[in-house]
Amino acid sequence: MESKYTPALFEQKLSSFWESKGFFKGVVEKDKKPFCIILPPPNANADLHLGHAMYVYEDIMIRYHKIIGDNTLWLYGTDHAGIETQFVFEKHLKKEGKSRFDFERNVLFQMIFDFVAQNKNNMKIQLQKLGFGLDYENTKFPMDENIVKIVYATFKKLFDDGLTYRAKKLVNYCVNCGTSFSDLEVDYEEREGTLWSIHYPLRDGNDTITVATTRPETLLGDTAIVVNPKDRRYKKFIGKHAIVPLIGREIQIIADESVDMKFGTGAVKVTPSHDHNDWELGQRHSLLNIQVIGTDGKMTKEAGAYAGLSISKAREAVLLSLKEKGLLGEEKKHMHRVGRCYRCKRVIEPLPKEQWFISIKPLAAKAIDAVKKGEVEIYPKRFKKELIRILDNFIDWNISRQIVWGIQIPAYKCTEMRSNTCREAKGWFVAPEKPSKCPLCQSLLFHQDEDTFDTWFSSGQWPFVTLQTSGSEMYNHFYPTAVMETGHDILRAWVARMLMLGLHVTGKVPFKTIFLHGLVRDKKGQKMSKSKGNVVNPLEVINTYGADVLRASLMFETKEGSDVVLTDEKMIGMRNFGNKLWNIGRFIFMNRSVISKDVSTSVEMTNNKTLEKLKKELEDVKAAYKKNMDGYLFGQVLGDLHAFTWHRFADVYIEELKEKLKLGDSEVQMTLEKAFLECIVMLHPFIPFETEALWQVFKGENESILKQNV
RNA sequence: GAAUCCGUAGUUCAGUUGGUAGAACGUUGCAUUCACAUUGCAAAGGUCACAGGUUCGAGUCCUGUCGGAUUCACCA
Repeated sequence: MESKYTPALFEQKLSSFWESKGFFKGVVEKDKKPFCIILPPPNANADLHLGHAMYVYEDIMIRYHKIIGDNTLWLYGTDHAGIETQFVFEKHLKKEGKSRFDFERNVLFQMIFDFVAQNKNNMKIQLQKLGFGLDYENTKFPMDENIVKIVYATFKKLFDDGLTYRAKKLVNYCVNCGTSFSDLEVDYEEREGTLWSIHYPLRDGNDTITVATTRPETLLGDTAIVVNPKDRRYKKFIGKHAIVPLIGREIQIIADESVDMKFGTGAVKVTPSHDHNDWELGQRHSLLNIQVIGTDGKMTKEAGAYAGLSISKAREAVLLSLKEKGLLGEEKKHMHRVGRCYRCKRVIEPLPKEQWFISIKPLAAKAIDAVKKGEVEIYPKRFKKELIRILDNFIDWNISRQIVWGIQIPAYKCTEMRSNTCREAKGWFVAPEKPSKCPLCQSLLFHQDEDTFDTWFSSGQWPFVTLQTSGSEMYNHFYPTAVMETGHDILRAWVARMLMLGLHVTGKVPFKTIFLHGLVRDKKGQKMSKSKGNVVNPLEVINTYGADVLRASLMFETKEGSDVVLTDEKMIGMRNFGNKLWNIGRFIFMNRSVISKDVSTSVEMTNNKTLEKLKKELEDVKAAYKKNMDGYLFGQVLGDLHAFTWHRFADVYIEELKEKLKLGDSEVQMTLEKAFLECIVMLHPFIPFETEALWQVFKGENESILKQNV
C-alpha cells in the first residue's frame, strides 16, 4: 500500500469498475423502495463547469440510498438548450465568417445536431471523472423521437384543454438574435439615459401639452397622451386632441390612474406597440397599435419619412426635426433600467408579435395547491414561500421561439379555411403528427408553424418524459421521483414549470422533494464568472487533487441551500483528510497480519473499556449520520465524520490502542477494523473513490461498498 | 418600493425546542528512527453589527437602526 493516497492510481480504474459492474444501471426491483433522481440535464454545448460539479449532492443521495438498500436510479440526459446552443454554435460559425442565414433550415439543424452529439459524449466522460453514479446507458435528449412525441402530446393536450392560445402581444424581441424571449430571459441593467420633453400642439387652440420620454423615436407610433385624472394641471386637457409632431396624427388626451404625477411632466405619450406599460394602457382604453419599429430593428413604413432608418438613427433624426420646429423642451439625464438580451446583451425591443402562449393561472393553481398541501417538500424550507409567490405571479408563458434549434411546434395553419370551424379557429390546429389535410376543413393547403418551443417547455416535462420513454415499468415504479435537486436560481424558470406541467399532464407531482443548493463563490465571496477571471475549472482540480477532493470541498463547511466558498485552503484541507484516512487504513491493515501474542490481563482490562467506549461512540455517530442524511444536512454529516474519524477515532482511540494493536491483540484488531470500515461506508457518498479503494484493500479487489448493506 | 437571507476568532463558516461561545485554515510554542510533516500535542485569539424589549437566563425569540447579498416589481 502506498504511504500516500494517489487519486490518479484509482479514480479512473474505479469509474470503469463501477460501470462494468453495472451498479448504477436503472433496473426495477419491485420489492425495494424506489429512489429516483432525474439529473437536471446539462447543456450539451460546452465543457463541464463548477455548476455541474454541484450534481455531487445527487450522487451523495444516490450512493447513500444504494448503500442502505433502496432501488436507486439516477437518470441521465442532456439538454438541447435551444437558444443557448444556437448562440454558441453561431459564434463558431462567425469565426468561419459565416452566419446562420447562409444555410437552409434543415441544413443548419443538422449541423447543430452534429455539434451537440460530439459535446454529449464529452460531457459524459467528464461526469464520469467526477465519480457520478449515473445510469449512463439509458441517456435522454429532448430531441429523441420518443420524447418529442410526448412533448407534442402535451402541447396537444394543453391546446385541447383550452390552455394555449395564439395572440398578438408585446414580446421581448432581440433584433440581433432574431427571436423573442420570455420575461425570464431578459436581463436588466441600470443605465444613464436622457429624458426629453416634447411639446405636442393641441388640435384646437394654441395650447401645447408637454410630455417626457426616453424614447423620442417611438413618437411616430403614438396613439394617445395620458395624464392622471387627479392632476389639476391637465384636467382641462382631458378629452381634447393633440397632434403628434412630425407625423401629424391626431390623438386623444386620456386619463389613467397609472400615471405618476411627480415623474417627468406628468403627461405621457402612449405607444402601445413599443412599450409594455403602454400596451397595457392601450388594451384598457382600446387604443390603436401602430408599429413603427420592425423585427429587423429598422423603422417600418408606418414611420413615414423615417422608414428604413435604424432605431438610433431614427432617434437622432426625430430629435433634430423636433428641435428645428421648436418642439423640443428640456433634456435631463436620467437613470433607468434597460432590458437586455441575456445572450447577446443587445437592448431588448418590445414588439407586437403573434405567438403561442400558455395560460398559466389554472396550471399554477394546481401547483400552489400541491405545495401548500405538502405533496412536495422543499429544502431549505424558506423557499416554500418563494415558490408559492413565484407561482402566484406567473404570467402567461410565451413558448414560441424564432430559432431553428429546438422542437418545432406541431401547430398548423390552414390557409384555405373552408369551414366555419376552421375560420373560428383562425385556421390553427394542433396535431401530434403531420396530417395530410386540415382536420377542420379538409383543405390540403396548410403549413406548419416555423417556430420552435422554448427550451423550458420540453425541460419542464423532463421528469415524466424521461421515465415514460424508459418504459411503463420504469415510469410506474419511479414516478413521482424522490428528489429534484437543483440550484435555487432556476426555481422559477424550471422547477415551477415542471411542477405545473407535471401535475397537469400526469396528475401527480413530478417529485416529492425539492432540494436547492447555492452558488459556488470564490474566496472573496464573489460569483464565479469568466469575465472576472475567478473561475475554477473542475477538470483542473481533478487533475491536481482528484475528484474526491473537489467533491468534499464543495460539501465541507456548507449549510443547506447556502452558497459554497471554494478555496485552495479548503481543497488542501480535504486532501490532507484524504491522506489521513488512507493512513488510518494503512495502519490498521499493516497490523492485521500480526500474530497474536500474549497480552497481560491488566492492559486487557483498560483496552476493553476503551473498546466499549469506541463502540458506543460509533453507534452515536451512526445514529446522527442517518438522521442528518435523511434530513439533507450533508455539510453537517461530512463535518461530523471528518471530526470523528480524524480527531476521535485516530487521535484518541488508535493512539490509545496502538501498542495493543502492534502486539497483535485480535480483539483490538477486529474492533478497529470494523469501526474503520463503518466509517468509510459512511464517508463513501462524499469520497467515493478513496473509500472504495480502501474497501478493496480490506475486502478484495472485486468487492464494493455499494454491494453491502449496513 | 417589496420579500427573503446574512452580519459570530485574523480568514471561511458551524452553533436545530433559549442554559458556561465551536471547527477548519492561518498564527505561536513544543514533539519526532513511530501509519501519516499532507503528522501529533498545546497555546493565543470573540462587547456574537448596534440599540432596545421578552426572560431567572438571549448568539438564539421580538422590535428598531446600520451594513452586505439575492429575488421580484416599477421607472413614460
